[in-house]
Order: sequence, then structure tokens, then C-alpha cells
Amino acid sequence: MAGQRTAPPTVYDVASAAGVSIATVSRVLRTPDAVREGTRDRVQAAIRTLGYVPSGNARALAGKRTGVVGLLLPGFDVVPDERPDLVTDGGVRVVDDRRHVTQPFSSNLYFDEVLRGAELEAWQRGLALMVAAGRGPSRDVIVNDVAGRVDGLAVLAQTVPDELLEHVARRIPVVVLADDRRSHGFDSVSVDNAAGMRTVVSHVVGRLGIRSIAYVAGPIDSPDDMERAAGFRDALVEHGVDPADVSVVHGDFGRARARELATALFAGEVPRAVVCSNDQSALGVLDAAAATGIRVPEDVVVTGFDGIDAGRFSSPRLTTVHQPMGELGRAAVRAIVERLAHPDGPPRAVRLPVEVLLRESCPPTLDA
Amino acid sequence: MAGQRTAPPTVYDVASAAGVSIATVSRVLRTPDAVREGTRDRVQAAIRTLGYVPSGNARALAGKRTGVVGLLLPGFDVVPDERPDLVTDGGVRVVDDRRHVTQPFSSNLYFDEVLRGAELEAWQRGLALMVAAGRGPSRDVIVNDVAGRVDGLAVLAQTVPDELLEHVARRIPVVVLADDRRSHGFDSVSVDNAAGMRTVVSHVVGRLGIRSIAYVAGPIDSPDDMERAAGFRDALVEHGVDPADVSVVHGDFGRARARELATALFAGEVPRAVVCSNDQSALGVLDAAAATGIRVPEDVVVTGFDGIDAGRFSSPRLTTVHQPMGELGRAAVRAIVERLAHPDGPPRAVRLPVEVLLRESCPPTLDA
DNA sequence: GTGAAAGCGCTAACAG
DNA sequence: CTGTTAGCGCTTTCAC
Repeated sequence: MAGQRTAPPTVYDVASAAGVSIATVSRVLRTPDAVREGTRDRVQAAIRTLGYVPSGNARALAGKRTGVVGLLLPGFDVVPDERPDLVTDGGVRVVDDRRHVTQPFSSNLYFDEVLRGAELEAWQRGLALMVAAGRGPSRDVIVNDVAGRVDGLAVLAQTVPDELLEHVARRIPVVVLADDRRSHGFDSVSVDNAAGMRTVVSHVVGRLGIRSIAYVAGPIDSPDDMERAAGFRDALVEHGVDPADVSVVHGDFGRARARELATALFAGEVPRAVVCSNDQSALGVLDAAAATGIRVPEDVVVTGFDGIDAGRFSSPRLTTVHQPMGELGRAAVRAIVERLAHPDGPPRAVRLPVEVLLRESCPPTLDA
Repeated sequence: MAGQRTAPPTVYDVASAAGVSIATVSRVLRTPDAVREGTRDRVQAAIRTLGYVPSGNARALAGKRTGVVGLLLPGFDVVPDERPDLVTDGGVRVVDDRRHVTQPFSSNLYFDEVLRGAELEAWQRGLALMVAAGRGPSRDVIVNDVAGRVDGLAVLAQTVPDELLEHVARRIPVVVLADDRRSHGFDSVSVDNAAGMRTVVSHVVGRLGIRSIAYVAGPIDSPDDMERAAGFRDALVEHGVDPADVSVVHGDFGRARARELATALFAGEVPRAVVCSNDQSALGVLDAAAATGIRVPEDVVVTGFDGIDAGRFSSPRLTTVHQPMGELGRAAVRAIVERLAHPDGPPRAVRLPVEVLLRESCPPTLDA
């Protein structure tokens, strides 16, 4: 049933088996109605018995379009998880997995969702999806490779250097995700970081009336962080808080670092709110609070940004600004399709709305 | 920078720009060392200035191999999540996301991991990955489409009907995942369900000395469930428990249904252990226990199977048999590559080891 | 309705 | 080392 595969049958094989020309075989596949029923049936029968599957490559070559869109993700590198304390029983490892610190974060990388969204949208439009990670030194090869096989390419921010992107953009449309690069001339789909941050902070300051605030920022070169920081400042100003009054610390978007920073912070005068530039940092702050005996939200409220899964499972559960990752993927595919339909015209930047999720770490109100 | 794309440059363009033949351009790309340095430089310069990206399709057609492997996932259908209680502030939705029942499961679908594993292995071997979901009535089209563009195809169990699979298997190697279909003549990569279940149950019966057991099974037609049930029975027999003494209830692998079943079960004589055929069911059992005031693990121990994320966050945390999903994906790509190298030879079935993770719902020992 | 023929852009002998 | 020349398998006019 498997083995012994010979050269796959081609249109020619089907054609002669059905006693027609290859053009007719092609028609049966692409425009069945343009072929007389009897002929069509014979061809289809031949296809079945020969086990014919048309070559997508030949098709793409002749048809000048591939029907495939590419998605370039940041390289997810393997994080070998080491676990202690194992016994082996009948060939099956048995591990004591209690009492370990619950792993820092869910293994659900955010781009899984982007990927699912992209796949869904591609499928709905009859397109196939090719994924690759732009990791390692072989990145150039990969990118060119993928670019050569697809009709359009979606690239997650910072996955590929601009120069490379510009190179492939001369062949196919490229849309950049989660990074508003309109200025660079690419189409882009991104999330409204500033508005999201402005909104949570408005809640903290405006609705909850908190004025003693600390801000845990991300790496200084992060475009996301810059937008969020701007939203943060806007909200402060809007509510009459002097930005100079809030203490800003720069983390690395990581949980561990945030925990250190927060521990130091809590050693001094504890602010009434800690606003974080992303969820991982916020979780680190929660860690620090728990370790220090500071209560959340009673003593300090904490907010994050991203909407990662782990924030739904933390205690207290994390108030955050949720980014619609699935939508990002879908919008990316849509953008490619549109650009394919309208090759000319100025670059477009799509902004996706975010959503503030108020959970226990910073609830709707402070009473109760 | 974007717009105004004209027909992409081809080898011919590069060749004439560099004053060489197309063969030389091809050589610069494939076997750079076979070209004199001066020539090579001129060609590379032409490539840069023209923005040349070789057509993967033409390449695949001429070279008789695509360098792409396909991965067919079960259709992840959109689960539109509806949330109540929203306010809108400055264009950003603000949602009260407290007090909701924590969503039934992590959105981390298990095949995300399979996908990541496959991508990683493909990348390491210089292959690209094409993904598609075999959903809906257009499945045949999708499958043929993908099959026509790749060198080999990995298919997640039950995603594609056998007949279709057999059809495409005549063109390219197919490997079935998570379902030992050796009997059908396909290569397969699967997980050792029976051994895993046998091992947890040995722990429950052998080490913990529990003899009053209930088993929450999955759908009767699930091959996974059958293997696990067999492992369950083996362990019982091995430890001298009469399988006829355990009450077996059939669920649907879903959390809600399991909760119902467990609630009914707990209304009668509460068993000392509930072994479940998958994690979702086990979580449902935990739900029922919590609602009924039955303590886990003091009154009843509960075990699951799969190792999904949600089991790490439940309370108590779930003892389970963890399946190496990432490895599944990697092994799938490996299997394809091997089959490509050895087209003939009998179908091979790869079995991946599982791991028992003892967590609080069924700890290593019952004292303390 | 159906067939003949010209490519699509590239690789891979085969000559020089 | 480099150029010539066949195709790879399919789509697509253009005739019939």
C-alpha cells in the first residue's frame, strides 16, 4: 500500500488512459463544466485508478500564482525542560511533578494563535499556508526559499532584517505584523498598544483614583514598549498626574527580571499601583508581592499587557490588555490578498483593537 | 518601496545583467564553489540590484523535489468566545473578566506543539513546512492541493479518510500521527498509550494499594482510548484486581460530560480512585469532586492522560501521562525523510515513550 | 467541446 | 569553469 512508489502519474498518463488530450484533463480539473459529461467521467475515472494528484509546482509555474501565503515566525528555540526526581517503571518514566514552581509561563507561545488565525483565513480563501521560522544564520536562505514559493508573505515583527525584507518585497507583497512599519513602506497589521495602555491606566487613575503609580517598562528598544509607554503617559496627563511623579523601571519583558525589580521597589515606599508593559513582567511583580507579603489588590493593584494564558491562571488572576492574536494572523492574510488584488497604491496600516480584561489583580472597583 | 511591482526578475534577467548564461546563475545559487570568484561576484551583484528571488516552483519542477513537507491538522474550528458585561472606553472594550468560570481549557491546542516540533525538525533539515487543516467539505481539495506541492505528508489521526490518504500516498510518502495504522500500510508515529496507562494504574493499584477504582473512558470508537483501556486492564490483572470489579463509564473526552458522569458516580459509593482516559475528563472529575465536597486526593485520587497545560493549573494539579507532542511532530518529519530515502521497504511504526507526571491529584504516596 | 502548441523559470546533463 | 539544450507538469490561447 505504501512502498514501491514509481514516478507519479502526470496529466499525460491520465490523458492517454482516458483517451483525451492533456488540455481536456486540465479542464476537467479547473473548469469541469466546460467538458462534456461523458468525457469528464472518463477522465475522472482515470484520475482515480491512476492515483493522479496534480503537481502544485507545475501548476504554479504555468499559472503564475501559487495559491500559497507564507508566514514567518520568530524562531521558537527548543527549551529542553529538565525535570528532577525520576523513577522508571516498565520503560515509562515516572516523575514527581509536585511542588515544583509552576513553570514561569504557559508553553502557549503567542504566535501559535497568530498561526491559527492565519491558517483559518487562508483556508477560507482557498489558500495554503507555509510557515517557517526566521532563526539562525540560515535565515536568509529560508526567507528567500519561502518567498520564492508563495504569493505573499507575512512577517512577524523583528523576525527578519529590513534589508532582506526589502529584497523579497520586490518579488511579492510583504506585510509586517505587530509593528507599525508603514514608514518603511510595508503594509502592516498591528495592535493599538497606546490606546490599550491608555485605557487601563485611565481605569487605574480615573476610576480607581490611584495616583501613586510605578511603571515596569520593557527593553528600551522595543517598539511595542514605546507605544505603550506613550499611552501610559497620555493617560496620566489626561487625569492630571505628573508623569515625573511615577517611578519607571526598565525590565526585559521577562518574569524573573520583573520580580527582582519589584522586590527592590517594594523595599521602599510601596506604590498603590504597578502598571506593567507586558504580562510576564506583571507576573513577576505578583511573584514579588507574594514573596514580600504585599497583598494584591488590597495593597497594590497590578496590570499587565498581552493577555497570555498564564495570566488567567495566576493568583490573583491578572488584569491585562488583551491582544487579538488570532485576528492578527487573519488580518495579515487579508492584507496580503488585498495587496495582491491591488499591487499599487500606498502602503496600508491596519490597527486592531485591544480589550481590557479586568481581573482580580486590578478589579473594576476597590470596595467589597 | 512596496507598490508598483513589475514582473519579478528571472534567471534570464540576472544572466544578461551579469553577462553570463543562465546555467551560471543557477550554479552560483546551488554550487557557488563551482564558479570562478569574479563571475560569482558579478552574478551576486546582479541578484542584489535586480532583487532576484528564485522561483521555488520552477525549481521544484525542474529538480523533481520540492523541499517541502506537509502537515495536515484536524480543523481547528473557530470558537468565538463570548464575554458578558462590557463597557467601552475610548474605543477600547473594557471587560469584567472576574468570577467567570475559568475557561474549560487552555486555548493551547495540542497540535500547536506538534506543529512546532515539525517546524523545528524541518528547519534543521533544510525543509519548509506547509500546514493545512483538513476541515470541511473542501477537505479533498485541500489535501490534494497540499499533496501536490510537497515531498511528503504527515497527517494527524482521523483528519483524513483512508481512501483519500491512499490516493495521495501513491504520489508521496504519507505518515500517520498518533494512530498506529501500520495495518493500513502507512508509516506511523504514535505514542505508547498502553504502556502509559499501565504505568499510572500500576502506581495507583501497586504502589498506593488502591483497589476500588472507576474508569472514565472516551468515545467507544477512539483508537487512543482502546489502547489506554487495554493498558488499564493489563495493570489491573497484573496486580490481581478483577477488571469486572471496576465500574467503567464512557464519556466523550470532554470536560462537561465527565463532570456529569462523575457527579452521578459520586452519588453512589465513592471509589478510591478515578482513572480517566484523558485530561479533559479528569478535569471534569475534579470539577465534580469540588462541587460535591469530595476531597482530592484524600477521598479519591484522580489521574488523566495527555499532559495538557490546564492540568498544570488545576487545583489540585492533575496527575497525568504526558505525551511528547513536540516529539511527535519531529518524528513525523524524520519518518518522511527516511521514507524518501528508502521508498521501498515495509511500513514502519515509531512508538514514542510517554511520561507519568505525579502531581497532587494522585501523589507519589498517600501519607503526609 | 476538444486538441495542438507555446511557454512558465529553473536544473541538469552534455559539450566545449 | 561556462554555455547549450532539453525537459519538469501544467495552463492557456488559438484553431478546429
